[in-house]
Amino acid sequence: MARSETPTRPERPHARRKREDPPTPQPITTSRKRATRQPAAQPPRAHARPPFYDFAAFEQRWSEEWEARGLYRVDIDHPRKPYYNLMMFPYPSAEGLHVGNVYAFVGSDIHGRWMSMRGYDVFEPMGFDAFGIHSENFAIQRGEHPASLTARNVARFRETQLKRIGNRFDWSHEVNTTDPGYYRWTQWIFTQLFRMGLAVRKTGVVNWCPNDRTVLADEQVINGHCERCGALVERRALPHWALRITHYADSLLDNLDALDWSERVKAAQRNWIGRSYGVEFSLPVAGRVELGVAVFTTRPDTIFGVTFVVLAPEHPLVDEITTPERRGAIAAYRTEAAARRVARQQARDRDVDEPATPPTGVFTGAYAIHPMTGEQVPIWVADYVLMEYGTGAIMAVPAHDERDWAFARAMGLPVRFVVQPVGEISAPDAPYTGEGVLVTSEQYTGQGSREASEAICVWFEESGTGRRMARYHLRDWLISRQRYWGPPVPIIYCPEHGAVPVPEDQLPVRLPDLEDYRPSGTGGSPLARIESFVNTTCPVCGQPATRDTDVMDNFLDSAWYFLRYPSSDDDAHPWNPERTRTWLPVNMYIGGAEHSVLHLLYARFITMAMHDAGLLDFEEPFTHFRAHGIIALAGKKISKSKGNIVNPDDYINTYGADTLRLYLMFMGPYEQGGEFSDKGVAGAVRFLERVWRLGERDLAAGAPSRDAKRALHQVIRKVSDDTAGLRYNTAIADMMRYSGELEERAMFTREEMTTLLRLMAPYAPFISEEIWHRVGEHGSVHEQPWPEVDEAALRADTVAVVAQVNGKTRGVMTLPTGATEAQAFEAAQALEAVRRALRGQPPIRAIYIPDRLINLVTG
RNA sequence: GCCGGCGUGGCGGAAUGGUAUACGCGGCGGUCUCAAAAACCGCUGCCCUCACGGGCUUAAGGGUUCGAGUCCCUUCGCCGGCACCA
Repeated sequence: MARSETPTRPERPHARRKREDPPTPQPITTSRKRATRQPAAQPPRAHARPPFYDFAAFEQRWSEEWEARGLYRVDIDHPRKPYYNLMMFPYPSAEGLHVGNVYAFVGSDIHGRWMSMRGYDVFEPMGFDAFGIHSENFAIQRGEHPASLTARNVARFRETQLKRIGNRFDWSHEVNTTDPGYYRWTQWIFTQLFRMGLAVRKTGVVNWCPNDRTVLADEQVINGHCERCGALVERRALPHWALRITHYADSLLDNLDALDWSERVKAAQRNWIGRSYGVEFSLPVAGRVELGVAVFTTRPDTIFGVTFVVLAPEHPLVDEITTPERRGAIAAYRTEAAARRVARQQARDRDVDEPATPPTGVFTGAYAIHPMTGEQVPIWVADYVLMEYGTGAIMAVPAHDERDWAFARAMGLPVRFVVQPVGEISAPDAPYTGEGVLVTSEQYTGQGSREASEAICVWFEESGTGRRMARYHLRDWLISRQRYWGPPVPIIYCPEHGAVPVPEDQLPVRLPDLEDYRPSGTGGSPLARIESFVNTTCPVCGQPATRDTDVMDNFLDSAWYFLRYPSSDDDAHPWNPERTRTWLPVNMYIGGAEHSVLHLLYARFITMAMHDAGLLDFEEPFTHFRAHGIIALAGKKISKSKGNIVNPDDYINTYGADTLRLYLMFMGPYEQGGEFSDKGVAGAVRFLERVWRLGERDLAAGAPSRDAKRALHQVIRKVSDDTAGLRYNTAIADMMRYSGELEERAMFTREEMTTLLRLMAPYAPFISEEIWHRVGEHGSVHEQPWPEVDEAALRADTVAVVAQVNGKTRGVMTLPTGATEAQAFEAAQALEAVRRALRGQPPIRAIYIPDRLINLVTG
């Protein structure tokens, strides 16, 4: 949302996990890539001629008329058939809405308009994700306060851009995350999470962005870089608040199966949550039985192949077990490993393929006792084991793991094969990482990998020395930000009562109006400098206390905004229970795939937590989600840093909003995106002009002819199906084709004209309405029912049947509908081309698909 | 390496296992014009042929089928997600 790349964030079109895009060219950027200075934007490149009709006049007129009539305002309390059509609200940047936003919003609006014509009360709200570091940094650069800057950007977005693109927004439910009436509830949600034990105070190593001078969540670090500015993230120990999203790891993963979401987004979430099942157990340290090395493995079947144990360099046990004579070597290695970690990250930044460096490590001098064999195996320290994953230590099985193999080879450690591939001899000079049959594994010898894994897990459980468990890639969501432009963390620290949430009746904790709101860079936030803010009293005992001085991650703002829209005017609840029952969960959510593991994951988490708090009666906020595609220009993603921004205003001014809508949707499949070429705009102009001219012709009264009616219902069928499936490009293609067909006729009826206008209404709302009235119709075209397909009208007397010989098409015949095989056979053989292809050979077989084709096979 | 998706004219892209290249852009030719633009009409995958006609073509190779862009296998390439994940 705020952070969105394609749809809402100009500087990084998509690919949130890819560092390729240089950071926004802000002066304070310390980024690793040259901030390619580009001309701000390319001039409007008007290759096509503007339409001949006066779009500016009627687009303005209809906007006003619709607003005056409240055409898009739903009856929020008493809808007959509620349908919540949601799109990702934008972050109001200084650059303005860009064409990627318009692409996202128009595609979603077509869906909403279509559902509305099908009789639903469609709620299509819009709002602004206006808190965040981006606004704050821009404000710093301009020397202006973020509040005034944000207010101006919001006004520009709403009045000069969003209101002109032709969407059926219900502005009476606008939300703005910087409004105290909104962030009051963001803070309230935090206090609920605190009471549930889902918001916890931690001190530990965190991701620190030196450029933005704040900590970041795991999801906001892309290959070691700040998701926002691209600076290399450092590791620092800082106290912070974390939301325990990991508590919901299983639900977040398992619920995905039942959600109707774009597959690529579900796949990304599965990868990110990254669950793996295994067993965790402890290996006692020889001679120090009070100590144990906890390890996690997904392959218990390889346990008899353990020949050594490895600890991560930062592992706390290292100091305890290292023998005195090994201490020097270990200390040196730890220093070296830390340096290598940084160097490796920098190599990745330069997109240099890391040379396959030989593994490194040092022996601790200590030994661990194998829990099943009692054998002693050496304990090493090596940096191929990561402190961040699992227990920070591993049981090494060089025979059956690539990395352990490489390490054993380099260090001269023994290798013991205990799993054999079925039906073949394993190569003795390479690890075998697949499953197979166990050998030299005591009582498990002869069992298959699966069976043995299960039995070994049971052994651990029964002996009380280990337990089955799942490990996840997902980490808790760190939400403290040492910045200014966000909702303050609603916590008060009392010497006696510790961290106390601010009581509900004292919310919001208002963000004070600061003159100097720049981040300090010391790990403290700007709010810490304001004594009147910091000093307060404990809500429990009334004694002097201090406030938390951080603000919350602005992804928390957007993690619940969809709950607020229907209740935006309710001051007593974050979401009105009655309205929430009526409108939620969201029926259709359309947005960018770059939010797969950011906004979309956070929103699911908050919804689950509020469900567990008894505050919502559903677990999943979005039953249907569709990821739209990306717009490219000359083969490159549209991105501010590439200097190829396309400004939608220019196109709306020159060609009208309908033309831009049509063109954008015609570029390619909506879920795939496409190539923006403003030469292509001419096609949209010509199409709309053609329909305009059709509207100026004399319309015949009465019903269309049978053939005309069939053609009409064919286009209804095609446009209906394609609109339903978000295949807007092919729906438009068929309307273009049909309008050309009408144009060639000497005469067509009112029914045909008005039906075409109804089909076009979701796509080109202004011109459809204008022509609707010009041909003398009443009411709004947008209040008309969507045309129904008349199946009977689709049936024809004759049909084109293809004649093939041995699978090759040799001709086309016109046959009566439902012709028999004998008729088709005879007709096919009468064709000159068929006779030639048969070369006098009689067909030995015929495949007949009625009304489709006949294939004569000579054998 | 694992996971998700994709590969079709000069370009964006169409095709429930059944006439591949719809629709649009661009290009070429024509009409109109003193001329140009716009508009309108026609042609436009590749090869052979004056023509009639024929052959080939959906990244490459194989398979299933009467028939494959579509289904299956192998390989290559592109986009996206994850990644010393134990």
